[in-house]
Amino acid sequence: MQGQALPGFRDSYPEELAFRNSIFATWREVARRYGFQEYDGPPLEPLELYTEKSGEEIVQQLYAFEDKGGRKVALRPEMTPTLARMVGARAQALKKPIRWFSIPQLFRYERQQRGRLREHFQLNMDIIGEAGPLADAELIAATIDIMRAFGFGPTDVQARVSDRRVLRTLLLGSGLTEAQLPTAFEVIDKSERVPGEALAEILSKVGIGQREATIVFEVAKLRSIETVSAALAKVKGGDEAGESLRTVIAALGTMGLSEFVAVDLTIVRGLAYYTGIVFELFDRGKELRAICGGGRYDNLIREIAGVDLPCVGFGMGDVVLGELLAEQRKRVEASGQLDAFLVAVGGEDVAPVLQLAAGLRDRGIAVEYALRNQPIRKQLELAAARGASRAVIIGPDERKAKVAVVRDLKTGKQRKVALTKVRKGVFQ
RNA sequence: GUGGCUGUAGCUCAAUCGGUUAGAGCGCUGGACUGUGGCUCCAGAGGUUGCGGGUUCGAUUCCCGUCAGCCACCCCA
Repeated sequence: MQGQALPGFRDSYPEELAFRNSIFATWREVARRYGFQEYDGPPLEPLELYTEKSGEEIVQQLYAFEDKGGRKVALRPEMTPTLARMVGARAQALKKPIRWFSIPQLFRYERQQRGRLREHFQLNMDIIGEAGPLADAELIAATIDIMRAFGFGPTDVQARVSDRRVLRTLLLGSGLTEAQLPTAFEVIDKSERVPGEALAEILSKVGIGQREATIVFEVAKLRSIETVSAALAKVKGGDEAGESLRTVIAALGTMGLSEFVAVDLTIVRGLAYYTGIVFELFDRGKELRAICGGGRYDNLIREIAGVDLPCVGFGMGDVVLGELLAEQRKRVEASGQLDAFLVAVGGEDVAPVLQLAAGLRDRGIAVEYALRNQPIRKQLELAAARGASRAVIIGPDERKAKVAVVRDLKTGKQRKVALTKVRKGVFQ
């Protein structure tokens, strides 16, 4: 075997591409329902676009190199900085709130494993220019509606919602210092996967004592808006900090999506630029990685483009989603697109078939025919394998009678149809 | 980037203790079937056993390296 795609990159055979396209089609359909407009940007960007604002996490795994002009460039690992630049450049002219979506191919240089390649496609939906929590709720609702459009219900997937402001306020209120916050975030993020002892050790290393550590673990266990609110009520500025989260949860409830939504403060998200609500969507079995993740990033556009615009957005990749769809056997069949397969009985029927094919194709009808002389049975076999809905058979008898035999390949029923009708694409 | 496990036909897998020409099912091609597909039967094509080296009379099998995949870290789109 020679010649393989690079590690973490995929060759997409027709069946797989049809599957991916069906995912894209659903994404676009739901985005349309929510009033979003599609945009795109370059797959290759200046390295600085990522090194400055996205945080170390992303920079470590950039696909970066120098181009022939000596410019330091990187394949885009995420779409948000590009979006921030584009919006920033026309910030004055665009009517707010801006609702844009894109389906970029993104790249990261990291060791691949299941659900995680070096390249993937990701739906990005962002609302820009609206600081109110209904924008956050709108996007969380969109992620849920996308999953519903794929046939998933509340027993299949769940959105877990948190707010960094809530986490901050609770932790600072419990006596942690600003400097200890990143470590506390890290521990909360890992609290479901890493044993408590190891976590306690991490905390003690940055000087977080027994009492504060206990509070950190308690915060990580909060799982409802009521318990979060109760905890917030005990600290300074707590009510105010929890307002967004309360509004988001209430709005999603009003939309009838409560079953899909849970408050979960262990959702932290790695990217440095998130400032408020953050959320992720998981399969209920938690077998796979997050299906989608996003949040509010109110400062990014100012930092990149110097324009003050609050934003909230999410990304949903095609890899984990695709695995979930395949696992649930909801894979869309790659059905043949052929309207008709033309069958020439003998060699002298080939010319009429070519003529008919050309005419039908001019009318936008998808047809195929055998490219060499073959027995009828072979031709019908090919027609069936192609998923053609019908075969149009032309032989000496048919030509004499100025008809064609139209055979329904699903039922096996066939009838004679006048050639004048068949030429117009009328098969019955 | 670190560690563990695994690599045999397009796919799923088999091959005794290290033994001769590496097999099967599915798929693909052709035939039985000369104007009617799906079923059945027959045949064929398809392999550097991931790659390179070592041990051995002999390696798919044992050893080393390397590459790739999976898993766990790291980290998370």
